[in-house]
Amino acid sequence: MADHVDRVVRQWGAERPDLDVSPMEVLGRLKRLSRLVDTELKRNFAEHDLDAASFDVLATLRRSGPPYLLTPTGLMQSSMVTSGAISQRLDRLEARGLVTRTPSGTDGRSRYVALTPEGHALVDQALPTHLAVERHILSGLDAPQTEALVAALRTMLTTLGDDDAAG
Amino acid sequence: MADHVDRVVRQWGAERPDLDVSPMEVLGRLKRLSRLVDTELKRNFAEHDLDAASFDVLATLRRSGPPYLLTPTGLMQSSMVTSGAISQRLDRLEARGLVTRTPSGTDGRSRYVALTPEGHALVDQALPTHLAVERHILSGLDAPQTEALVAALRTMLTTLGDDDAAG
DNA sequence: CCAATGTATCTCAGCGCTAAGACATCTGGA
DNA sequence: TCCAGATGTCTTAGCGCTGAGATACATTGG
Repeated sequence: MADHVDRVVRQWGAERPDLDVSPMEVLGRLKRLSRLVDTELKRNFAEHDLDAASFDVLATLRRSGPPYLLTPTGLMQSSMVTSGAISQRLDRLEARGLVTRTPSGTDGRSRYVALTPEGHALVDQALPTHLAVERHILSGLDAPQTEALVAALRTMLTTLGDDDAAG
Repeated sequence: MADHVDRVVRQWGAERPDLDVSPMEVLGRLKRLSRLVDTELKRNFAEHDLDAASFDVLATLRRSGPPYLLTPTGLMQSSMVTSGAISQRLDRLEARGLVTRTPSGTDGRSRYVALTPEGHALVDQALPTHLAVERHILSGLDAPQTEALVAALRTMLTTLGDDDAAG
C-alpha cells in the first residue's frame, strides 16, 4: 500500500539522487499523521463544546487530582505553549465558568487555577469518547507493534531533550 | 527514563482507574514529539529566511521535477491545508519572487504556479541542512527500530484513510 | 444549446498562537 | 536591609490558518 510519503521520497530520489531523503520516511509520515489525528480528535471535542486547547487545560487539571488546582505556569509547562496562550485559554474557560482563578496565598505574583464542578463534569464526559477515538486510531496495531512504536517515540523525545524533571 | 507522558498516564491511573488510558502512551507522545520536531525544523528554515509553510510549497514544486509547475489545487492536496491557506502562501512567495503565477492555457479557472530560479536556488540551499536536522532527530534509532516505526506510522495513516490515489 | 451542477481560485472575518514586553512580586547576596 | 536580577502573569500587535462564501469557468445531461 503506497502512501503520500512514498511518492515524495520517490520524487526526491529522481530529482536529487545525491541526497539521502530517507529521514522523510519517518518525519513526513509523522507530520501527516499528526495533522490527521488532530482532525480526528477535534470532532469529539466539538461534540462536547470544546476544542483541543480547552480540553488540554481541563484534562490537565482533572488528572492532577483533588483539589484540581494548578498555577498558570504549571499548565504552561504541561501544554508546551507560551504563557500568553495560557492566559487567553484561561480567559475563555473562566468566562464559561469551567475554571476559576484565585490569588495564591503564598506568592503575590501567582494564582491558582481551579476546575469548577461544571468543568470537572465536562471533561469527565468528553474523556471516554476521546479515548474511544484514540483507540480507533491505534486499532490497526497489535501489542508488539504498539510497544515498539512507544519505544521509538520515547527515544526521539529523549533525543530532543523532552525528559521529565518532576516525578 | 521517565517522560512527561509517563506521568500523565500515572495520574490518570490514580484519578480514573476505571478507564484504559493506554492509547495516550502513543498519542500523547506523538503530539509532544510533533511539536518539538516543528520547533527543531523551524530553526533551519529561519536561517534560510523561510518558514515551514513556505518551504513546504517550494519543496513540493522542486521535487515535482521540471518544469517545476503545479496548480494551487495540487499544492493544496500535498500540504493538507485549505485552498485559502495556499492562496495566501502563494501571495507571500510571489511577492518575494520565489514563485510566479500564470494562467493555465487549457482551463480558464486554473493557474500554473512555477518555481523561479531564485526559489529553486533557495530550496536547494535549505534542503541539505533540513535533512541534517531530520537525521539528528532520528539519530537515536537503529535501522530495525526505524523500520518498525515507519511500518507503524504507515498502518495508522491507513487507518485514517491517508492512501495515495495517484502513483 | 442550455441549465444545472461541479470545480478552481481567491477573499476575508475571526480565531488562537507567538513574541515581545509591561508590571508586580519574590529572592539571594552584599 | 536593600537592590539587582529572577520569576509569574498578563497584554497586545501581528501572523497564518480555517470556514464560509464569492466569482469565474468547465462539464454534463437532456
